[in-house]
Amino acid sequence: MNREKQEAILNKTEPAVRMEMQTFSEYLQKEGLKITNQRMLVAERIFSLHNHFTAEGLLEEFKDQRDQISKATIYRILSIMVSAGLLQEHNFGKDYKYYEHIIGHKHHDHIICTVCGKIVEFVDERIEQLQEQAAKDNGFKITGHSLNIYGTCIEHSSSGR
Amino acid sequence: MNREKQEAILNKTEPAVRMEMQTFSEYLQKEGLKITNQRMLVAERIFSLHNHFTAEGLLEEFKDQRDQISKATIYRILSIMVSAGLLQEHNFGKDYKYYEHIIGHKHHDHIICTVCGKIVEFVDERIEQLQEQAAKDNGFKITGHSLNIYGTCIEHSSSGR
DNA sequence: TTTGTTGCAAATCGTTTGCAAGCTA
DNA sequence: TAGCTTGCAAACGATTTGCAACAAA
Repeated sequence: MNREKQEAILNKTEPAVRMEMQTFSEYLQKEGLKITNQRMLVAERIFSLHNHFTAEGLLEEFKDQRDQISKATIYRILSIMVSAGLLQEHNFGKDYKYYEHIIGHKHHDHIICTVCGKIVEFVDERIEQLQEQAAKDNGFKITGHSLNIYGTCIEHSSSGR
Repeated sequence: MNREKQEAILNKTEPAVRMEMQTFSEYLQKEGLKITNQRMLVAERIFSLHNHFTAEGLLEEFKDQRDQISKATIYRILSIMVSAGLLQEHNFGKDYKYYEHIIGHKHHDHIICTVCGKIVEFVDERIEQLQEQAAKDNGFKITGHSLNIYGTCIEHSSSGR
C-alpha cells in the first residue's frame, strides 16, 4: 500500500484507533508480513468496533463499500490479529466464533442473554482470584480462562409462566 | 427392541448405570419416542464413561463392535439426551463439542491443559455465589454458565523457558 | 525483482437432514 | 398396521486452502 492511501486511512480515524493500527503495523513488519490496503481497512474497522462481532458480521460491514474485501481475506486477517494478541476469540456456544479487540479493553467475563443475544461484560476481582487459586490447587499454571454466564436479561425474563 | 435384548443389555451393566438408563427410557416413553436397540446401547456406553467425550470418540467405541451404530444415529441420540437433561454439552474452544453425562455428577467447572488436553473438574462455591451476584447486578436471571480455565498441567509446565 | 497477499472457487470438517427400508408399540 | 428410527449419502455452514493474478518492499 502506498503512503498516500495509508495516510488517507489514518487521517480519518480517531487517535485511539490510530495507535492501535500502529501497533498492528509494527507487528506485521516485525513478522515480515506486508502492510496492505485490506489489512489496514479491516484493522481500522475492528478497532473502531466497541462490541463483539463475528467474521460474517465484519464481512457484512464491507458489503456495500467501494473497498470490498473477500471472505477468505477477512478470515486470514482475523487469524493474524489473534496471533498478534490484538484480538480475542470467544466461543459463546454458537457454531461460529465471536471476536473483540483487546487493546484498551481490559480482561472481563461475559453474561449472555440466551433470548436476544445481548452480551454484558463484567469483572469480579474476587472471582479472578479464586480461579487463580483453583488452578494452583490442581497443579495448573493458568494461561487464560473463559467465564460465560448464560441467562435472560431483564427484557426477556418473563416473570410469569 | 424386544424385552430379551433389553434385559441382556441391562443385566451386564452396573446398578448405577442401570438406573440412569431407566431414567432415559422413561424420558423416551414420556416423549412418545421409542426404546430402540441403538438408543440403549449408546446410553449404556455413555453412562459408563466417567469422563468427557466427543461424538467422534463415542462413534469410535462402536467401531469394532458387532453392533455398529451410524454416525447420524450417534448425533441424534446425543441430541435427545441433551434435551432430556441427561447430558451436558461443552465448548472447550475446539471446533467440536465435548459431552459428559450429568446424573450422579454434580455441577462443576473445568481446568483444561492446553498441551495434553487433560481435563480436571473443580467447584468453588464462592465462585458460584459471586457469579449469581454478578448476574443479578446486571439484571440477568441465570440459566447456566460455563467456566473454563486454560493452562498447563504439572507435567507440561516447563519451568524453564 | 522477489516474496507475500488477494480473490475465487473448491475443499474441509463437524454436524444435520432427506429418504427408503426397518423396527417398535 | 401406524409412526418413529435407522443408515446412507447428500447437504450444510463456518472456516480453510490451492492457485494464478497482483501488490508491497
